[in-house]
Amino acid sequence: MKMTIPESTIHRMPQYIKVLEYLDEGKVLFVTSRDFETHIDVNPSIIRKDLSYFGEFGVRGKGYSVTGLKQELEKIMGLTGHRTIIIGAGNIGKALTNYKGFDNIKLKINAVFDNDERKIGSMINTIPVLDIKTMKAYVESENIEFVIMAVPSSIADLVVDQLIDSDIKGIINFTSKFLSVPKRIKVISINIDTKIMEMFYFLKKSRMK
Amino acid sequence: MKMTIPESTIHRMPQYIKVLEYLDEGKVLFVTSRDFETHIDVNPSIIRKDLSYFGEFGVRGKGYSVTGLKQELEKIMGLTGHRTIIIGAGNIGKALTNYKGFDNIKLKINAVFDNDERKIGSMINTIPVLDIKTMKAYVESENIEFVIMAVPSSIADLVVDQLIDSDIKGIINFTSKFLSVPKRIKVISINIDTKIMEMFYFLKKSRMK
DNA sequence: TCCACATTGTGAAAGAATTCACAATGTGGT
DNA sequence: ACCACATTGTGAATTCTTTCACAATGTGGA
Ligand SMILES: NC(=O)c1ccc[n+]([C@@H]2O[C@H](COP(=O)([O-])OP(=O)(O)OC[C@H]3O[C@@H](n4cnc5c(N)ncnc54)[C@H](O)[C@@H]3O)[C@@H](O)[C@H]2O)c1
Ligand SMILES: NC(=O)c1ccc[n+]([C@@H]2O[C@H](COP(=O)([O-])OP(=O)(O)OC[C@H]3O[C@@H](n4cnc5c(N)ncnc54)[C@H](O)[C@@H]3O)[C@@H](O)[C@H]2O)c1
Repeated sequence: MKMTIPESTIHRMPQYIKVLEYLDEGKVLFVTSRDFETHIDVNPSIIRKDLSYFGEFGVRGKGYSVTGLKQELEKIMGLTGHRTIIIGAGNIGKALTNYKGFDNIKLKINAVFDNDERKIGSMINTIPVLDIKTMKAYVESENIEFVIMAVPSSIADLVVDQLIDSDIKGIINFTSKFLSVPKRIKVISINIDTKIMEMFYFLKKSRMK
Repeated sequence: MKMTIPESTIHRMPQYIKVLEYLDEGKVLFVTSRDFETHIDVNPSIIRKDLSYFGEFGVRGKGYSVTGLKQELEKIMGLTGHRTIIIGAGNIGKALTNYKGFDNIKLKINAVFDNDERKIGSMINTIPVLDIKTMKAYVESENIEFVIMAVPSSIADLVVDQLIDSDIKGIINFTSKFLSVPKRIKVISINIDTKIMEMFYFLKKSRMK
């Protein structure tokens, strides 16, 4: 049990949590690795292998306790209540700020930052839009560990420079730029455009046959 | 050159296109596989291997023509002008509908569908919000190949049933549900929540050391 | 025209992830 | 208390992906 944990395992863990949440809502008490196949596109032995990196959570002959495993996985993934800020009060920034579902992953959006005079000082729901100039100080005083970046892609590097200067640990990146950052900062990119291009490729292939 | 193309290659192809667009804007004429390392997190030989699945596009000793390669890759990925509809005129649906950048990937959003009486009949920018009841007919008459689904996760299966009934080929899925569809339909999921949970894990790890 | 050089394209090697297959073990019915 | 059964946890086998390393080849300067 002293192996390094594969990247792909980390990608799947949150999906397992989602499935367990869903089953829990449906009052399901036990789940087997085979049952997961209905809810997620992975083979049962991959689930068992993934879990084995972290411990033994199952009961042989029976499966896994839904609430028990959910709690374990939440602990493993560090789902302990996080706060963040959003940079860019545009289309995506507003959509995220208005989103109610972040409660489920215990995420609180503290503030949104922008450089547009017309937006600064306003509120999105109950969340204030603040001046980007005050971001560094805010991040430090409020101990923000990671940010969500939703500014135009052309501005990405500019914002990243400011973030490198602060002691942020992570960036969720909605821009289509590759961010060059020191390795103490973890970048996770959500790239809608490239996902849609993948779809184009599959459409083309399906037309061909 | 008759091998099957790895999934991971398909994930990277759109990223190469993005880099080439960026270089092209900067009037760069030639690019080597090594140059890509500045803009994307992959090793040069992977780029060469990826491209080799589709043909030979480089000039030995020189590199790749930026505009030439861009055009080739756009052709390979089927970037030929697509139309789509968005299902759900909520936070994400509106953000996508308002997004100008889809021009770059030659994507046109034809219409948005919703079941909320207050939204049906209105416009988002120049794009009409139509009644979900008319979706199937619309998809067929307008020959829509894929849809973008941005309804509440609890409604996902309901909408999927209607889509299976139509002759849609693909779904870009923003809900957190795993969609069970016949294999003629390609599902590509963009799961913001699970990406953020991955970030939590890395934050936890970085706190530990 | 020739040659030193740079970089591609690609088999072969190395490394990583998935799947198999089964011993280990708890379950639940009798 | 026992046993037939189900399912876990995990080494070993397999498959998939990345990286290496170099022959092939076009470039550009002398
Ligand atoms: N909206 C989408 O559906 C969508 C789809 C794919 C990709 N994206 C990407 O997401 C990012 C955001 O897209 P969007 O549509 O929300 O953009 P947007 O233009 O609607 O919003 C950008 C916001 O950033 C603010 N901003 C600009 N410069 C700033 C600065 N220096 N400091 C702080 N704030 C600044 C602007 O005032 C604006 O409020 C872009 O990189 C885009 O490519 C968006
Ligand atoms: N907004 C975000 O930042 C965000 C983040 C992560 C995940 N998501 C996911 O994206 C999806 C959409 O989120 P959102 O925030 O845009 O939701 P939302 O509630 O703002 O919008 C959903 C829209 O769907 C419409 N709708 C409801 N039932 C419908 C039906 N039967 N047919 C047609 N339309 C129907 C609603 O009227 C509403 O306009 C959800 O699954 C959510 O979990 C959103």
